[in-house]
Amino acid sequence: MPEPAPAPASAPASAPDPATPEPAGAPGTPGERKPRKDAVRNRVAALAAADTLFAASRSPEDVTMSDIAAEAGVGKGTLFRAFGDRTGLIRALYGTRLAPLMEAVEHGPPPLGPATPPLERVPALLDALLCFKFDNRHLALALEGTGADSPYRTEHYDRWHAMLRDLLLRTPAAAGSDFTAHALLAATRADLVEHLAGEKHTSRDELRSQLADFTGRLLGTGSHPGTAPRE
Amino acid sequence: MPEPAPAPASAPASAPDPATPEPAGAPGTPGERKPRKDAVRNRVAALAAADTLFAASRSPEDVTMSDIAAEAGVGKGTLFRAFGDRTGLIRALYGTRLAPLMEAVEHGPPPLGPATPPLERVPALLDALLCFKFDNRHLALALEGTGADSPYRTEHYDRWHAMLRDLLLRTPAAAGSDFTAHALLAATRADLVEHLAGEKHTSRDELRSQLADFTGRLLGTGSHPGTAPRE
DNA sequence: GTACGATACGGACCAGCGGTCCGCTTCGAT
DNA sequence: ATCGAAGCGGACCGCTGGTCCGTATCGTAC
Repeated sequence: MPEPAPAPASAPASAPDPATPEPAGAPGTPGERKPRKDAVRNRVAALAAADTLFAASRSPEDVTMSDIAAEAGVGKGTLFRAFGDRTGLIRALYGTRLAPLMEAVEHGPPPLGPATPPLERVPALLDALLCFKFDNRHLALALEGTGADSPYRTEHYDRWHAMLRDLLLRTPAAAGSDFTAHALLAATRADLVEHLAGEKHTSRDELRSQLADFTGRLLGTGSHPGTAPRE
Repeated sequence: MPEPAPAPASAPASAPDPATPEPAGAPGTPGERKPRKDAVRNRVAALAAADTLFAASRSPEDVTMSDIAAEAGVGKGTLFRAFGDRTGLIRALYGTRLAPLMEAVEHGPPPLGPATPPLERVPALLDALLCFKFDNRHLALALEGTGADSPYRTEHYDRWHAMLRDLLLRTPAAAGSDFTAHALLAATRADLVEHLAGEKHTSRDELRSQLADFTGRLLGTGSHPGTAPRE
């Protein structure tokens, strides 16, 4: 079993990478003006501050925009200019953190990359996603708590869903792939992870093994009597 | 297949039943004082008003406490006196609506009642729950959107989870029942239902059949080749 | 029917949130 | 060195959930 994430747990990281300044377009698009240096610096500072505060807070809801602005050493207006609104900031932050995983999934080597056969890739993807959600609970929680049906309004969700659905279609149990994909993703919802990890003190590896067992049973894999991980 | 709910869809109901006045205790508890008549009346009015407004609103978030108070014809203070806070009101409302189903599940006849064998009861419970969430999306959405990991802080969730877990334990695929129960419940999350029903225009029966298929596959039931519902 | 304590009412009120605005500063191309 | 434009930041706004307390209503004892 691979180790998709060594468990950074909560590392705010001094500088969350230069972060593509959102409206950048492909290099060569002439209509795009490159953002000013201080704008980029502030943007990065804001993301780092937000990450820190979310990680430190008990609930994402009690991190206010003013808090973030203060922590980042910028004005509140700057935050809203850079990200539009609170949701925009959280999305940007989440996206930044998720980027490496997305890269590994879309262009990397097996078992996450596209070259992996479906029956192997589906569990790998879910495991990786679970690890990410576990290690970045504070962010995922913040993101999923932004609006009404917030999780499903994310661009990322559609990507994951489409990928899973397509993979499932190339699988013995292809019927109902669309819903199945949704259901599998629902099993990695941030608040569920938080509930199990935080409230009921389930360890990271227990969680992974349980999810693996679950997907295995769905796919027809994994139910090897004898190898079955104990409850 | 049973019809656990004929699809009231959104019926505010002129009077959502006398609603047990919360602090009632068993009749005979002497320390409990019975609430005043007007208090009960207002409580009912508030629940009805809230139901109406949530049903009418596009998102639960834009129904304010003042709105509810106005609709119910009472003062805002009364609302908070009766329910503590916004979450309390929503929980009370949700509980009221859910009560009949809970009754049918805990003391009713098969296929929902306790006399049903596990392999048959699990799908029945999930189907009933899905129907409830579908028909009361506005409420479920409001409830699940109240706090950080709100769905898991409900007393009802624990009941459902415990029931499902115990049933699964008496099933061939007993391993990991705890997580499996969580995962199955996650597949009926209100915002997922709303996403599929509202955004992607999935019909009630499609949803039911998809969920049934999903649980069937998990339980080893239902995968009868030939009977498999098409995608 | 009346009197009276307890209970509930209700809307003015408050603190704190996300979000806006605009005079002033800073950047960077010329 | 100059100057237009881009960015800054914190005072400010509307609105929300939640509190408070003088007043009206209930239910009981007589």
